[in-house]
Amino acid sequence: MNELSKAYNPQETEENIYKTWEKSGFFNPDVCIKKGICKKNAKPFCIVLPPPNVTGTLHMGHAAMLAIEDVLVRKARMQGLKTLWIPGTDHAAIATESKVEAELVKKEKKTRHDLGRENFLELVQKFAQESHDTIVHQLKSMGSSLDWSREAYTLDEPRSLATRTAFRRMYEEGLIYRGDRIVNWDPRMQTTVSDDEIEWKEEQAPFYYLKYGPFTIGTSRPETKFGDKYVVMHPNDKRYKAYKHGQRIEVKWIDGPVTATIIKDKSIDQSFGTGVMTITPWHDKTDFEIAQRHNLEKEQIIDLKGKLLPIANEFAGIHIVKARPLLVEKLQKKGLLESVDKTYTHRVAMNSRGGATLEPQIMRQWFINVTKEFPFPHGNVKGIEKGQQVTLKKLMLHAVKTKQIEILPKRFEKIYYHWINNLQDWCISRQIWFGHQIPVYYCKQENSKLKCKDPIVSIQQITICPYCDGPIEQDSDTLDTWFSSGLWTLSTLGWPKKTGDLETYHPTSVLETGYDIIFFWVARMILMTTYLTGEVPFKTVYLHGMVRDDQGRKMSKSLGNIINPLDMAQKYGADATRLSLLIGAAPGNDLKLSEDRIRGYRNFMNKLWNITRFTLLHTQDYKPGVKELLNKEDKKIFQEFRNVAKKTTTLMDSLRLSQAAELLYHYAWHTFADNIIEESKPLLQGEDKKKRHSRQQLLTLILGDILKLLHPFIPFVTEDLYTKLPGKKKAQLLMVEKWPA
RNA sequence: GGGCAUUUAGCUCAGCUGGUUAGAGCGCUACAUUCACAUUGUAGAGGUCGCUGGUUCGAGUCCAGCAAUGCCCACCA
Repeated sequence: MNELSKAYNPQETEENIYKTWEKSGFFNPDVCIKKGICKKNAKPFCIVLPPPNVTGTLHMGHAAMLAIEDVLVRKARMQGLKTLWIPGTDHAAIATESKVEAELVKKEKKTRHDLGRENFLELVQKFAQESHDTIVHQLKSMGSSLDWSREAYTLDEPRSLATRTAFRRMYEEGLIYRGDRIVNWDPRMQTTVSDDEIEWKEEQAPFYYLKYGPFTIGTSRPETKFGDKYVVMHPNDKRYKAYKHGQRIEVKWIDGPVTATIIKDKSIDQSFGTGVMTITPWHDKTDFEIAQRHNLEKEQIIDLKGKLLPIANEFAGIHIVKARPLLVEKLQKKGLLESVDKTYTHRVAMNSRGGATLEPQIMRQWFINVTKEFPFPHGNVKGIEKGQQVTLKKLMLHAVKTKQIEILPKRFEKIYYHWINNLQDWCISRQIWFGHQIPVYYCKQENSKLKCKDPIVSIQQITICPYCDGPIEQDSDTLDTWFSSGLWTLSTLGWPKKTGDLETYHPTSVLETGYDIIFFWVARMILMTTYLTGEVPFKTVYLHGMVRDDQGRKMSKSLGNIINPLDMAQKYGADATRLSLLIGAAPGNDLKLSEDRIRGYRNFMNKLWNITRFTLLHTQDYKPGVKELLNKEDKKIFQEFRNVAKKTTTLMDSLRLSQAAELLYHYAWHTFADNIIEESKPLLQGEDKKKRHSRQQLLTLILGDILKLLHPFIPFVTEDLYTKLPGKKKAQLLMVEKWPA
């Protein structure tokens, strides 16, 4: 027998075990088929890894995700399914670019514009590569059984092809359009930011009541009011019954008299302030919508750097923050300031990446239209016929309502519906450099008779105009990172090419990710995939919670409460770290993690180690392979264990991984070790040979199966111990042993 | 302003479709230790299952209301 040291030492073995797994090739289902691990026509099981951003390193949330997915994948593999788990990383456009630029500013006092597009991108790519290498190392350290031969990156060529193809299809269907719309503009990073990337910050700001002709209007942003010439109130407001919609009145305003037009609109809250407001359509979303409804003029007041334009006269060129008090002073002098409410609080929109205050601007951007009707091009969807009029919104709702996709926990389905019902067109263009450049070209010739007066969308890179051979210019914007990650299940399997992988593994089995990106990512994947293929991207969505510190706070650098998964794996082993993230974690619920917990599970690894050690010590004269040595009493004990094994499988099948792990933990320690082994001691040392052999077989059988059942949760220690059991050959890897229940 | 979730032992949480004396892990207390394991074992203390009312033969479990906490959504100028 192999000599086992007294205590389990994960540092000595984990790295080598991972290498052995990798070398075996069994992470790749094709190899499994070739070597007879699973049948060629076995049922497929596929998960695509939510690609970590190449912005740095993995955190505990990633580790939780990896643990859960690896459990599902390893169990499926042992059950003989054709099992595939695809690794990959995400270029994370804005996040990565802003991180690199921030470093550039800090180190060299230069912005990306100082370097130029090409040089800057080179820098970003270098950073992304380094970050990628770190991440791959970390993924392996956690024991993730990913098929590295299929690794993908959202910005590599196959994924770029998918991105451009998707863009062109949607453009041709009229689902992607370019329009002048109000967007969230980040004056610092000089780019648009999607609604979902906004972080709202509560702020106390003076609220000014200004005299506007016969009305009093309230505003917290007087500096935007220079051009205001529409005054809006609710059509039912009795106080302003005397004024008619469209009526013009002369009012004294900031720089002299203006002609104001009365507008009646139902979006006005009669109980807020005075129930009257003037509007600034260029710099406010609500105002923009009112202006759209009534076809009003819009005028830009603030430039893209946050400075006032010439309309502000003596304030032109001054930044809005500085201009505000100066303007208030002027208003006061002119007698237009009635009062100030200093207790007023409102919410300010900030960019969640970078933290600058966002200023709405009207800009030409690319959008995906989610409410436009189009004939559905696929015939393979339950409940929607080919050619039937649908919208992207409808498709997204349909997939979940018809239970083609099941979301766990269920309460997120409601949240998902609510989000979709309020969904507006998705702005997909970004004015940054790192990302998929929009595959649209503009012909510089001014031949308006040819087709090239319109934007040219091309999947292939083109250098001259295909219609007139004239010079062209590619749209300088890049796509929102979620556009390409929305294609992830498809693009990782080879779409738009008709690959065998796509045929076999799509739709994927489970999508496992954090509930915080259900809108960013899960919804977008459903949108993209159902539109492009008529298939759902996955059948089950498993949403895990956030990993927090032991007080329930978010882990963050500034709080200094970060527990790093790699440190923990180094200190207590990857297995212990994994188990600490699996037990006590229900889908959708946050998990409080402390080092103590991990230490506790490390003790369990040691227990298993010593259970095996004991069994080996007492089975030296036992010859495995002889059937039916079990006596009546031992058969009963074995039967009880079989029930535990079955229950474990049932729990895992219904994705109650925490309960399954807990059950095994409890059985191994408090039933097998505390009772069965303790009771075995006299039998193993006793004179009765038959009883001894029966016990030896019982212990070997149960321990072998415990290791199998625990393997998905704690793959390293179980793999290590399994080959040491009586009758096991070294080459026989536990990771592809048959699931025992 | 809407919505969702949580509230069970000192701490972290199980308890699925209502059914015998409410469970686990950690922590705590006492004892044990040439035994596979001190990263251990044995024994033990500790809970009016947030509050109020209801349905039921029976409720931690279902219903209503309330409270606290957390989260999400929303264009209060």
